[in-house]
Amino acid sequence: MRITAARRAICRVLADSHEEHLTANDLHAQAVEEAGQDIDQSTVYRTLDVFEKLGWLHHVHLGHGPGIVHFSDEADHHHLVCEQCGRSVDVPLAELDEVFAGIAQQYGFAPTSVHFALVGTCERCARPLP
Amino acid sequence: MRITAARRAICRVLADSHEEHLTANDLHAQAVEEAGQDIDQSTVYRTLDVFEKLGWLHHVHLGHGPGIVHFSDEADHHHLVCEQCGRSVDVPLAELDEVFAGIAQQYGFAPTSVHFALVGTCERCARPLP
DNA sequence: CTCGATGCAAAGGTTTTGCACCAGG
DNA sequence: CCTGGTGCAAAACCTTTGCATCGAG
Repeated sequence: MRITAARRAICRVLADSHEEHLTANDLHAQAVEEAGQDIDQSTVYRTLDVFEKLGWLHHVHLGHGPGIVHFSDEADHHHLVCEQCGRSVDVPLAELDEVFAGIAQQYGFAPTSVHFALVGTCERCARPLP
Repeated sequence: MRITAARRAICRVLADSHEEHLTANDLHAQAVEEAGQDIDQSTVYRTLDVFEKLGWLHHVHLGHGPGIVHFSDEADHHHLVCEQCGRSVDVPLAELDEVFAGIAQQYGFAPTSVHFALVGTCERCARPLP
């Protein structure tokens, strides 16, 4: 595991963006800025891949389009994405434990993943305009 | 709404594939075969788009990769996809109503969509090999 | 005849890959 | 040095789009 400028920059961006939803593209742009030198996208993807395999982070899809990157220790929540406005809310996984347990029992299937968001409509968009 | 050879073929494939998980690609291939003449992919996508806007069908993402196509009247279920083996199980939406209602109340967010599958591990893959 | 539907070709956006070179250890 | 990491370029993948033509109504 070599420590290179690219990796340092990517790590720093990840660390600084604690609660944001970064796409690979965002990450790339910010890492380039952070590093003060050019970093290739493929390097970003490869690095993210490595980090993911190390279990340091996950990537999540909030809808169509690019996935976002997430620290693993922040991953204990599911995403609710509004299909109208695109905003997203986090739901602690504990909130879903019961259902998931029920599903597991009935269907022999344990939902483990927060990999894909739940899509729906948020309060604001559900309410007709005044 | 013109009835063309391409649309006839696409409809027939959809009708015949009642419970399958067809990707746009599958659909295209089968429609070409069904029609006995070439149909362009773009036609397939455009036709699916039209049908979707008519509410006849939905597309669902079971994981990474291509989406699948679903008749709307079969859409009253959520998909559970095993991240190990890729098989998928259907869960009637009713099964999830309670949770979803709870989430709606607590988070001001009504999960409406079955657009993205729930990912997890199925019984078979969870069990260590004998 | 008219406009909607099609084929063709090309682009779009995201992610992956092959290959030669560079540099961290 | 030596292998892993990088840049570059190109491809892969799924989907969308522009445009001229065709054909259903």
